Amino acid sequence: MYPNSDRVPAESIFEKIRNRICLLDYPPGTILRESTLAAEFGVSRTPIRSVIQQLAHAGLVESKDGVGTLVTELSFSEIRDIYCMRIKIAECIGQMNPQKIDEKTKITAHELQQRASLLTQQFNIVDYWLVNHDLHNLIAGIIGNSALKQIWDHFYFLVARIWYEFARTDPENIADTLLSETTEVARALDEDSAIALGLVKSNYISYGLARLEKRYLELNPK
Amino acid sequence: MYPNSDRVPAESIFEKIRNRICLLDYPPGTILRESTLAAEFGVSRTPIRSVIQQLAHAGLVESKDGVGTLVTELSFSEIRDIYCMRIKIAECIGQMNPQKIDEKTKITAHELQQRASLLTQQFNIVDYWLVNHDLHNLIAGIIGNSALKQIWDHFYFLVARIWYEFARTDPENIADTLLSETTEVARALDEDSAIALGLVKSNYISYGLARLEKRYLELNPK
DNA sequence: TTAACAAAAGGTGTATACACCTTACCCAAA
DNA sequence: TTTGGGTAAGGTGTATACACCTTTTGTTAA
Repeated sequence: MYPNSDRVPAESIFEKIRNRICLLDYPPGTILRESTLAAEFGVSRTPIRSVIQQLAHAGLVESKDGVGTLVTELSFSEIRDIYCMRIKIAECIGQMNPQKIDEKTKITAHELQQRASLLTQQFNIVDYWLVNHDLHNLIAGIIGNSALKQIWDHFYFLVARIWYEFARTDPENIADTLLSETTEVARALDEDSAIALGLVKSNYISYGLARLEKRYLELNPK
Repeated sequence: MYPNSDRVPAESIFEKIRNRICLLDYPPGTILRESTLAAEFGVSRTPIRSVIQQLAHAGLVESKDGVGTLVTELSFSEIRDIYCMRIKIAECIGQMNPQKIDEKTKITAHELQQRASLLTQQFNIVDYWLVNHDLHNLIAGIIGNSALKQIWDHFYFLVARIWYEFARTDPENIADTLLSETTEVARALDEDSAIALGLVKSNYISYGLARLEKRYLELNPK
């Protein structure tokens, strides 16, 4: 905030903690302590509280007076709700005044495809996260509707950590799916079709939901 | 937050200030001062800053260091983006696992219809707001998908103030439209059709967008 | 007369002390 | 032994003093 000082910007702290939650360094149920975080980042509790409020608004944590700040645990019901919305929202990407698809975007998409290909040969959870994240940003860059972009980001970060949990149990399957997805995304972009891009995304989100439902039923047999 | 004390709850302050923004007591461009608000509500700047952060997340204000907190001014482009999304989102209401429509809801809908009818005879801007607000809450209560409900609320409060501006220039037209809308909402509910409800809302949001576009072109002739 | 710079006023951002709440532990009584 | 209450420890919520930034205004030099 003050570029002439040595302070760690609040925004940077926000992203770091958000990444930790998404990467399950702070798994659901973890209690975050303002004083601890303040000490770690070399600031007072005040900016940390500000960051925690942002995280709370993003639905990633929940503060309880006298207790602490808990990393939220999404119920399957909530996850399904979010996924249903994401499926719908993804369809909107191509319909809502998308940005022009430039050459640089296409090149990036093919790079992502290659990176995904490497992951199928040797899986690495951090790289998996990075590819997923870059893919998200790539698509977010195509979105022309500012309101759509906002909720696209919002829901992405809200459920991003679920993949992580999944990646640990079934890495090969996850890597293969990511390769397919990046391949189809690259194809849609090569065809200059934002409509196709949205449908591809919608499609793969629904695959994700199906997989989550399957696993949920396995873990919670009636 | 502390029920045993006399403090004004932060949530209450948030809603009060949000209402002032929606009701144009704080028109776009207004500069809010933390100290002033703190004095008014009898609290320190700290909880006020918390409320302002919430408002900033809601897209209603924007803080600038060394200057103040400005009430945001939505560009027509942003408004159009939000309306396009709301049209799509409204369609989802009936599709996404809606709540069962109970008798109480139907009764409330008919009460809203009557209140809207009174407004066509004698327009009153505050009552207009209240009917609109209650209508919004009524519909939000039908929504079964938690994620959908969140963004439904979010976008509603983000653009609610636009109606206010409109109501001042063309009250009769606005009141007639509200009566039509409440009538059709009541009908959809009587038929126990959440699908119809969503389509009615979607329809009236698109009317709203058309009206906004018309006025924008009048004010900004090319 | 005008332009540029400096200083002061008043804002938000941050650090810190304190108030209140929750939890856990300990001790006493049944 | 068990159960109840009281107390202490440690958390978040709040109040307040201070640091830094922006804006405005006044003064000085060209």
